[in-house]
Amino acid sequence: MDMIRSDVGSGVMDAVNDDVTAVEQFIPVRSPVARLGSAPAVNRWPGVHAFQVTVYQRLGTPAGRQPPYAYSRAAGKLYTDMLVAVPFRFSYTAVGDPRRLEIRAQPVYLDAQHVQNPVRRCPHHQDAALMSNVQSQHVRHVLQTQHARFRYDENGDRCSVVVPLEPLQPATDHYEVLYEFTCMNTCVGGMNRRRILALFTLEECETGQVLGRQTIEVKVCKCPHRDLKADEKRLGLGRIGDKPDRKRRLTSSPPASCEQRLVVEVDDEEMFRAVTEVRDSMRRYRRRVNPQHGQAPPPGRQ
Amino acid sequence: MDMIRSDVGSGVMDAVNDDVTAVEQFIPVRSPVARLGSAPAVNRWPGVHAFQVTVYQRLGTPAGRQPPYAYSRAAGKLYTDMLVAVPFRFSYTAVGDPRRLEIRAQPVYLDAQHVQNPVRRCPHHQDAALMSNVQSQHVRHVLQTQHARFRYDENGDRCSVVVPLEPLQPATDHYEVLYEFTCMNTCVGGMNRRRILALFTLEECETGQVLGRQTIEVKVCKCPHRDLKADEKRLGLGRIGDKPDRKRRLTSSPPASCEQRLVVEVDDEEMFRAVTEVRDSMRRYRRRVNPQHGQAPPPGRQ
DNA sequence: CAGGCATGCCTG
DNA sequence: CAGGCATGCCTG
Ligand SMILES: [Zn+2]
Ligand SMILES: [Zn+2]
Repeated sequence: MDMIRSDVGSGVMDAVNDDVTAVEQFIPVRSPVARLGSAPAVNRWPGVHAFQVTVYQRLGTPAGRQPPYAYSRAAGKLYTDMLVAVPFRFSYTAVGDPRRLEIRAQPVYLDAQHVQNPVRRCPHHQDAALMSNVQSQHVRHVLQTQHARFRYDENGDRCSVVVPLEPLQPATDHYEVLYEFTCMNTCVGGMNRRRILALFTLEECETGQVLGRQTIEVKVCKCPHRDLKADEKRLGLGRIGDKPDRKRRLTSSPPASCEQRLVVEVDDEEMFRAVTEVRDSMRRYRRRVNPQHGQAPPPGRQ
Repeated sequence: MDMIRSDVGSGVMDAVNDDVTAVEQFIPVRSPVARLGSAPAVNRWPGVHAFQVTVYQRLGTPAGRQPPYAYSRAAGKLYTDMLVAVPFRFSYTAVGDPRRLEIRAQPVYLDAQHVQNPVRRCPHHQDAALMSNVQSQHVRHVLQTQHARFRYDENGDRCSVVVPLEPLQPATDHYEVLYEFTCMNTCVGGMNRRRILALFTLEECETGQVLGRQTIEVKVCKCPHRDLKADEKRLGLGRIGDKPDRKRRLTSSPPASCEQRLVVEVDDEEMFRAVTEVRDSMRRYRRRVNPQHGQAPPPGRQ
């Protein structure tokens, strides 16, 4: 018999903090790696080109069935199943030659204590993608695009994907790009139930200078419509800017209730969009910087 | 800009059947790998040495708190959290010099349609174990031991761990070995909610001949006591040896009730395996291409 | 697709 | 540790 002797046993062998990725687990707090993974700015900022983004909500599909994603305009939050092509629509003004600009998209953790960690794909879905003989180029990317032209970036572990701006199609006021998410928010060893933002930056190709920045919270889950409704319910008739009163955990943007509200009158759709965008942006920002206003730190429910 | 052109997009890129491991997913039905993963016998058989196994249930711990595992003798089912050292107790008679025998332990899928797949550790916990600088020897093993002497085997992907028999301690009638499980039954990309058995074989060191065989069903979960109670409740006042009769899903393996079923007669074990492989493969294929086909074997609750 | 369960994990 | 929620997924 060729046994191994051991007085220690293997008890301690892999006690792991399941709050985080196996990788994150072993990055010393102030190591160079941690520095690499510094947090990108996420404040919304239309900039001189009035850069905006929203999710296009397809009305009923042919078969009358709901699309596998749902968007809450009030909360600025997308709910989608994974591997679903979701149409994002960008708007911008006065860009001159659009070809000098591009849009970078990347997932970012929403909560302050995770925002400095790059959003990594979970080991299971990486494996699955690798096995499925497809190009292994994007395997590590949680946020991918189905756009015709694209470029995947991996700055350290901070993955992003870039698409070029194009001249708008005639008679359109937006530029549509399909993105899909390749992990669930719940993926163990990946996002691990942490909330994320999709961060979009309008950048100058040559210099990389950021000319505008927008975000949309994303929840990648199996029942987008259920979860959207659940969030709305949870938020009850929450007052504007009020904190969600979850008994457990969770954030989400409180939709406005209709009585006793301060309102801003707008003139048309476009204006409505712009205004709500700003409002929602502010709401989110507040929730982020003000602990009172929402979530607590680590994982938790979303 | 260094964009890539693609008319295809990445939509199909990693559509994956989440029913199974990424690895299992891409094993051609009749590949050598699939053959390697043939199913071990699991029928209980005390043999000439009256080989038996049970789980020792420690009474209340010092602090009066429950141990992180629970054992249902009636169901022959262990409920345990992962990474918990569970005391298994073996009994046997008339072995002569015990040093000529050893006990092999391995996890095996309980359900017929998975039994031929080796139980693999999930990618997340493999990663976690690798990162935690510990010996990488056991990283792939779901079933590990804390016994002083041990030997890890990887026959293809069929992992097992062997401990030598020893002379019984004076005044004892059992041989206690601590085992621990390093993945949850729910681990995605691993057991993936499939039920497992811990299979113990009493073997002759020299020849490898099996002299006895016992099994205990194991559920590795976060709330062993809750889940044990839930099973008992589900079973009503369950008969001995009965397994949980869930209203939802769970076992599958239709016991040979040959009434009104189309059956394919086969001649032997090997043929049985080959045929079920093909059938299951077809079921999976149909579910993939035809969402209607919700039914069929795979995971299920336990 | 709605209803509902199983189960990891968060809250007291 | 008990209570209970969130969420993937199974059943009609
Ligand atoms: Zn994933
Ligand atoms: Zn695992």
